[in-house]
Amino acid sequence: MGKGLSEEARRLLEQTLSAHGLRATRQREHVFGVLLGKRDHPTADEVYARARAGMDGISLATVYNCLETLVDCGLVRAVNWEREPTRFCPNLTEHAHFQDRRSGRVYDVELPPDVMARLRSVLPAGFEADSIELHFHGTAGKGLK
Amino acid sequence: MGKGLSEEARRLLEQTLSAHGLRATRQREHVFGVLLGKRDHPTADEVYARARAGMDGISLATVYNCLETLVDCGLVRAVNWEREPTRFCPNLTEHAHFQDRRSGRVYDVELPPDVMARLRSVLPAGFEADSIELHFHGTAGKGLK
DNA sequence: GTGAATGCAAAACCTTTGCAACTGG
DNA sequence: CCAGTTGCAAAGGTTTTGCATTCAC
Repeated sequence: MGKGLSEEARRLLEQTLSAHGLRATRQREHVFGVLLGKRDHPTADEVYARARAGMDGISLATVYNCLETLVDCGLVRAVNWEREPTRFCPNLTEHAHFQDRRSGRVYDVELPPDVMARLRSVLPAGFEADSIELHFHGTAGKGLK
Repeated sequence: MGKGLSEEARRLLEQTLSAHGLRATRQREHVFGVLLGKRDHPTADEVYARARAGMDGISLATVYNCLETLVDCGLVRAVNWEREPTRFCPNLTEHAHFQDRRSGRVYDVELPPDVMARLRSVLPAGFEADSIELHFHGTAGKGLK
C-alpha cells in the first residue's frame, strides 16, 4: 500500500467535503485512508490507533470528529452492534452486517434489491422507512475469508 | 390495572426463572410487571421511574440487574438503536422495530415467516444466523396507534 | 442457614464538549 | 485573514461493579 489515498479516493473525498462546505484537511484525508486501507469495521479506537501509526500528533477527539464528518457526508457508514462501540465502514453499497459470535468479526452481506423491497413491504400503511438496518448474529464457518 | 402480574404472567416468570436456576424475587416480578404493563419500549431509566412508583426502595442497579436477568431468560428482548439507551420489550414473537424520527417512538413490526426465511437466504454458504435484528427508521403517518 | 440478590455509591466505558491554538482556502 | 478544524483535558450519559446487607429457598 502506498502512503496515502488513491487519486480516485482523494478526489471523491475532496469533492464530497467541498460539496458539504467542509475543508479537506490532512486529518480527514488520513482517517479516510485508514478506513479504506483495511475494511474490517474498526471501532473509533482502532481507527485512532491506526491513524497515529501514520500521523503522529492526531488526537482521539479529532478522529471522532473526522469519522463523524465522513459519516455526515455519506462517505462512511456507522454501524452499531448492541452495546458495543460504534464501528465504521466505507462500503457505500446497501448491505447488511453479519457478526460472528466467537471472533466478533464483522462481515458485509450484500442485499439483492428484491430483499430490500420485500422488507419495506412488511411495514403497515402509513409507515415510511428511509433507512433499514439489518444485522445478523451467528457463526461463520471456517475457511471463509 | 391491578397491582401486580396476572396469574399467567407470574407463573411464566417463576417457571422460567426456576428453569434457569434463578430466584423469584419481588423486584424481578415487579420489573417484569412494569414491562408488561406498558409496552412502549422503555429505557432502563424509564423502567426505573415506573418501578419506583410501585416499589419504594428499588434501586437503579437492581432494575438493570432484573432487566438483564429477564433478557438472559428470554422473557424480554433488549433493543438497541444507534447510540441510544437500550430499550426493553416483552414481545416474544419474532418481530422488527420501527422508530419514528420525529417522536422517537418505537413500534413493533410483525414479520411474516417467509420474510425471515428470505433474509436467511441472503447469507453466503457457511454463515449460520441465530438471530436477526431488523430496524427501520422513518416517519410514521398520523392517526396510527 | 446459606448462597443468591439487592442497594448504594463509585467506577468504567465510549463519546462529546469547551476552548485556545492553528490552518486551509 | 478568519471561520473552520484541531488537540487537549475535562465532562457527559449509560451501564457495570464492589461490597455490605437482606432475602428466598
